[in-house]
Amino acid sequence: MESSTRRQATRQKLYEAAVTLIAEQGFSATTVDEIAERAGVAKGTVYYNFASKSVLFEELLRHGVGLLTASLREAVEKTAASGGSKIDALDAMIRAGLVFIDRYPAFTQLYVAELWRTNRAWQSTLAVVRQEAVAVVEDVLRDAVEGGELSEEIDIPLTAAALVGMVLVAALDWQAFQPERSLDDVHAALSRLLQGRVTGGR
Amino acid sequence: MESSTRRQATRQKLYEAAVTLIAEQGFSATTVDEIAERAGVAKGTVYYNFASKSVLFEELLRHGVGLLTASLREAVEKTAASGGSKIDALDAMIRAGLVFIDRYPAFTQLYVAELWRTNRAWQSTLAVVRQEAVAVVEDVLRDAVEGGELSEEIDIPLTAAALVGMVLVAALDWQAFQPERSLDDVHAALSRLLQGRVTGGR
DNA sequence: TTTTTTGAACTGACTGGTCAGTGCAAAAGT
DNA sequence: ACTTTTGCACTGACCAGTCAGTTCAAAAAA
Repeated sequence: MESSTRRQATRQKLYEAAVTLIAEQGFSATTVDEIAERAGVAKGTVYYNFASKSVLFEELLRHGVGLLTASLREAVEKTAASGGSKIDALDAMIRAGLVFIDRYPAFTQLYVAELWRTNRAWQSTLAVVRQEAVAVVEDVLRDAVEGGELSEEIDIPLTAAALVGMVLVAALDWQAFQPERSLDDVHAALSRLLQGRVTGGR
Repeated sequence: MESSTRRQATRQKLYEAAVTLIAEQGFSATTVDEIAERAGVAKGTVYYNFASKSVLFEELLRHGVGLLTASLREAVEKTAASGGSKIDALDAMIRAGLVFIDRYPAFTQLYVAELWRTNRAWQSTLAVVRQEAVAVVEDVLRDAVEGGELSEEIDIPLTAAALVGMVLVAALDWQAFQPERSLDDVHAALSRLLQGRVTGGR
C-alpha cells in the first residue's frame, strides 16, 4: 500500500535520528523530543509509530543487526559461488564487517555500548540478534573444520567471539582515533592477524 | 592523616557502588541517589567528595584504567625477567587482560560502552587513558619488530587495536554468554589465534 | 473517507545539585 | 585536668528543572 510506504519512510527517518543521537549520548540521555526534532516530525508522530521510546530502540536494534547479518551472509555466499575456500569466506566477512561499520558507525557504537549490559529491558532482544550474527561466523568456522581447513582443536564459539571482537574494536578505533587510515589498511592488518602472519605462524 | 584515610575509604566505596550501577544501567540512567544508597552514605557525601556526577565518573575511569595499565606492564616485565620472547610477552598480556576483566567485569563493560562515544564530557579523559593502555601493547609490538620476532610489515597501531579488541570482546562474551567456560579455555583460544594456529599458518 | 501527521498543552514522577545543620576527634586555651 | 574551639566529613530535606508519555482537535495526505 501507499500508506504502508509512507509510514515506513517516517519510521526510517526516526531510526536514523535515534541511532545517531543514542550513539552519541546514550539511551537515557536522549530525549524523545530530540529524536522527533532531528527526524523532522512532531513528537506525536513518534508515539503514533512506536509504542514507547524503548520499543523504538528495540526495533532499531533488530533492524540494524538484520542488515549486518544479511551482509555477512551475502559475503559468504559470494565467496562460495566464486569457488573460494572457507578461509576466504572468513576474510570476506571481515571486509563485509568493516564496510558495514564504515557505513553505519553510529549503529555499531550503540550496539557495542548496549550488548553486554544486564538488567535492561531489551537485553533478551539483544541476546537473540547477537546470536543470529555470531552464528554466521560460527557456521563458517564449523564448515572449515569439517572440511579440514581448520584444526579440530579450535574452540568455535570463543574463536568466533574473538574474531568479531577483533573486527569490531579495530574498526571503531579506526573511526575514532585513526580516521585517516583507509578501509584497505584496516582490512590488511586484520587479514594478516587472521592468517597467522603476525607471529611467524609455524 | 586519619581524616584522609576516611575520605579515601568513602571514595572507594563510591567507586565500587558507581561502577556496578553504571555498568548495568549506563551513566544517565544511574542516579546519584542510587550510588549513595548502594555505597551506604548520604547523597551529600557524594557531592562532598566529588564536584559532580560526571567528575565522579571521570575519576573512576582514570582509577580503573590505571589498574589495568599497571597490570599489563607487570605482565611484560615478568616475562622479560624470566627470559621470555616478545611473543611470550604478548601472550602474558592477553592473560593479564583476561584476569583483569574477570576481576573487574563491571568496569570493563562500562569502559567499552563509553569509549567510542563522542560529544561526552569525559571523552578527552577517555582518549588519554585509552592511549596509555594501548601504548603498552604497541611498545611490545614495536620491540618485537625491532628484534626481528615480527614482520616489519605489520601495522602496529591497527594490530594493537585488533589484539585489544580480540581480548575485550572474547572476555565480555565469555562472561555474558558462556560463563561456564574457564579462563584457561578463553586464554587458549586467544593464544591460538595470536600464534596463527587457527588458519593453518604457513 | 480513512490513514497518518501535527503541535501544543498538560501531568506526574523523577533528578542533579544545594545548603543549613550534626557529630566528633584533635588542637588550643585555661 | 578540663573546657572550648576548630574544621573535616557527613547528612538529608528541599528545590528548580526535566522528561516520558498522554490527549486531542485539526490539518494534510492518499
